[in-house]
Amino acid sequence: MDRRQKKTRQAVYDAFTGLLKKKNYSVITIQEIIDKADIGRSTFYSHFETKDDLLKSLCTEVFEHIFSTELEKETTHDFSHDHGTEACVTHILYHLKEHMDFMAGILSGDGGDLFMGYFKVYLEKLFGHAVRDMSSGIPADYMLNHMVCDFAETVRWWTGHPEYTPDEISGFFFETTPIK
Amino acid sequence: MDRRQKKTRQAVYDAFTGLLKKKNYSVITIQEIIDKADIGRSTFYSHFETKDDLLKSLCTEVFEHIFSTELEKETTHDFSHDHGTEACVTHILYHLKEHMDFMAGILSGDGGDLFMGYFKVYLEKLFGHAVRDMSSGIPADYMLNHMVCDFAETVRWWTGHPEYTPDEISGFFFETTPIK
DNA sequence: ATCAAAACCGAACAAAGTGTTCAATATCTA
DNA sequence: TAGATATTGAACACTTTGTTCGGTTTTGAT
Repeated sequence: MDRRQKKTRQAVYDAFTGLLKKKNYSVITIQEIIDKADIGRSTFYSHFETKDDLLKSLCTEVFEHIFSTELEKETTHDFSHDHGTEACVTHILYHLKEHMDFMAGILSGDGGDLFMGYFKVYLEKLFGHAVRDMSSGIPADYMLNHMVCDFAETVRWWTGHPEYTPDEISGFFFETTPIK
Repeated sequence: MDRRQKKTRQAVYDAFTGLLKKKNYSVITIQEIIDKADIGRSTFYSHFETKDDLLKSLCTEVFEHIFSTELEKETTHDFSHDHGTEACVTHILYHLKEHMDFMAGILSGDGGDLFMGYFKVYLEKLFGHAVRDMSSGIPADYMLNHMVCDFAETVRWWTGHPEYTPDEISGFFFETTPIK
C-alpha cells in the first residue's frame, strides 16, 4: 500500500480515537476528524464513505488482528477439544486488553452499539462450533445468541472496570454461562 | 390533558410506529413523521425535542405500563420470596407480547439499541434485589449487568422468533441464567 | 534523475435536514 | 361566550454532508 495512504489512514484513526476519549461518537463531526488529522476533506472521502464506515474499518482492523489466530485453529482442528473454549476466551481477552483505550472510548457512549454489532459477527464465528451439539430443549439459535451477547456484554462491562485482569474476567464469564 | 394534545401525541406515535415497520429508525425523517401524522412542523417540536426524544417518550410510556405492577410488588414485599423471579419474568413477557409489533419494528434496525438502553434501566430496578445476596466471588455489579443484558437480549431474540410463547421464552431464559 | 501515476489539497457547491420564530387560526374548558 | 391554550405553515438561519475539479505534491519504478 502506498506510503501516503498508510499515513493518511493512521492519521484519521488517531484523530478519531483521540476524539472518542473526549466526546460521544454521534456528536463527532467529520470536519473535526479531518481538522485533527490535518488532511483535506476530499481525502477523507476517498478513504471512507461515511463516519460509520470509518468506525467499521477501524473495528475490522482490530478484530481481524485479534481473531485471526483463534479462527484459524477453529477451522483446522476440533474447536472444543483442541484447547478448550476457556483457553481460547482468555486468549482473546488478553488481546482485547491491548485495545482497551479504543474500546473504552467507543463503548462509553453511543456508537458503542455499532462496535458491539461488529464484535458479535466475529464472536458468532468463534462460538459457532461450540454450540452445535447441545441436545437440550433450547434452540441452537438461541444458545448461540446467548453466548455471543453474554461475552460481548462482559467485555463492555470490563471497559468500565479495567482494574480486573483477563483471567478474572474469564472467570466471571464462565461462572455465569451454561457452556464450559 | 387537553384533548388536542392527546390526539397529536397519538397521531405521532402511530405515524412513528408505522414508519418503523417499513424503514430503519435512523433514516426516518421528522418531516416524514409529521407528514404521516398530518400535523404542523412546529407542533411536533412543541411536543418533542428531537427524534430520539420521541422514541424515549414512546418507550417510557410502554415500560411504565408494563413494569408498574411488578415494580410496586417489589418495593412493598420481599421480591424473591413473594412470588419468585420466575413468575415475575413470565408476567413481564406476557405484557411485552402485547407490544410485539412496536418492539419488532424498533429492534429490527438501528435504534434498537436505544430501545435496549431504556429497557435496561427498568430491568435494573426489577432485578436489583434478586442480586443483592449472591455470596460468590463475582461482583454484584457484574451479576446485575449480566442478568439485565441476558434478559434484554432474550427479548430482542424473541422479536425475531415470535412463534414462541412467553412461557417457552421464560424457560429458555432460566435454563441459561445462573439465577433462579 | 526522471516521469507518469497516484494521492492529496481545498475551496466551492448543492442538497438535506434541523430547529426556531411568529402571526393567524382553531379548539378547548370553565 | 370568553379567555386560555394548542395548532398551523411558511419563512428563516444554521449545520452537516458528500461531491467536484483544477492544481500541487509525493511516490515508486525505470
